[in-house]
Amino acid sequence: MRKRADALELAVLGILHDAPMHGYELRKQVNALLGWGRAFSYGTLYPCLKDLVSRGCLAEDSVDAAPATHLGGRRSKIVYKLTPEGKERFAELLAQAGPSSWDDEQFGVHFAFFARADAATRMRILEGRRTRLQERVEQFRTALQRTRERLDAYTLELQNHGLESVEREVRWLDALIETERRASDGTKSKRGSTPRRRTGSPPVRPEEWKESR
Amino acid sequence: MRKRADALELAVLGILHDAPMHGYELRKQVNALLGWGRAFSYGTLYPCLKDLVSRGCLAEDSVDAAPATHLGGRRSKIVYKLTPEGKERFAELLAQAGPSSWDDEQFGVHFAFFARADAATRMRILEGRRTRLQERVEQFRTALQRTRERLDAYTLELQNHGLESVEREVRWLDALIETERRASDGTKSKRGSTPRRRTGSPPVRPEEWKESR
DNA sequence: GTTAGCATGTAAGGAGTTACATGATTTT
DNA sequence: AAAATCATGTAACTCCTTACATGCTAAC
Repeated sequence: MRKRADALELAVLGILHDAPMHGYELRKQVNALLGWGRAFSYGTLYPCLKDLVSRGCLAEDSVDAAPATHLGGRRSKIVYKLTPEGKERFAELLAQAGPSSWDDEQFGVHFAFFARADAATRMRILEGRRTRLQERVEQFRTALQRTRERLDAYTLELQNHGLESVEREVRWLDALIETERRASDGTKSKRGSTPRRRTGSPPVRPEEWKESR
Repeated sequence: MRKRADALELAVLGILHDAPMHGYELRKQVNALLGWGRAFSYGTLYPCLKDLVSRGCLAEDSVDAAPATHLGGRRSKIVYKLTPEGKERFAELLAQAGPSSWDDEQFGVHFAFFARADAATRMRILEGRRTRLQERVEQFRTALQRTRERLDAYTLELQNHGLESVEREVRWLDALIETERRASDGTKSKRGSTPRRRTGSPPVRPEEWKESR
């Protein structure tokens, strides 16, 4: 329940962790973060914001440029900032590694804020996600095994492509898990545990893994 | 509008093209076909079936094992089969290559029934999809360009992975488009232009289709 | 004989988008 | 001064899932 809503809440809390912001800007940030997935509309975001305020997770800072123009609505920006309760809620949502966090969207948001989670949580989420995807691989495989003969070239191609995509995802997770493991080996009492950067990668790739947490 | 509903309709019509079937079985087939995406529930499927019947696209064949047990409901299997109108509707839905068919789900269903579409339609859908994905690549790139410095290692990794996934998808489409082009070159006046059936495929992947652009 | 899976349906409710209403500020 | 974009909000509506209601049939 509330899968998508939880994802939004976590995203909002996480983005506000860095800097106070108003709704309009927040929406863009959230949708950039979740870019690959679906975008949230104002009809979802604003009520969510109000709700978080009512629960004490956010505080509103009314920045009204013009100090109340005669009658009624003096609308202006409302800047939201995180309260201590909000930080707690964020940590709580981030650390929960239940079945729901293996889903595509939930995993995405969790991963985006990994730098603020502890090593144990990161590992739990990564491994849960891996298991989930492996199940998907298995399903694909058995489905293909059974129907291979009856499928035309296009359908077969589609299924194969789907299978390969998921397999690739699993390998990506394996690499991440490996990196995490290595990092935590390296830290006897040190805390950071920043994953080591992978080698060769031509495009966009950044030069160094910037410090996490 | 009706994105998901159209996808379901097309899938139902397409599957029923092969063989008559009842709802329960149909649902499994549809969800296997759309496997990678989300599953449809009965609450969606049965009303959709009724609707298709009311529009004359499907005909019901009541196969009642026991011929009416005393009072009220003699429930049994209802086998749905395609009517000529249904076939028309299917062809219509399949051939429409509007912006909606570039979406993930719509594209998936269209592609699954490519064998029954003509070469021109296939090309239109493939190219539209490619364009759509290329846009997504561009968005990812500019977003990364602007925010690269401010992102922590995990967020960066996520964005990069997302970008790479979409790029891979584009390359896949390029390969398909190339194959289509080659196939239609080969057919002077021949009609079908069905891509050559792939031969023995040990690890499921065919050798001939590898070529990329 | 009881559990599990087959099979069809519907009512209630949730989640989220669209479209609208409103107005400020910036750009052209 | 018009157009675009920033900015906040809400009501209506759509779509879909969940959960339930009902009963058959196969397996254990």
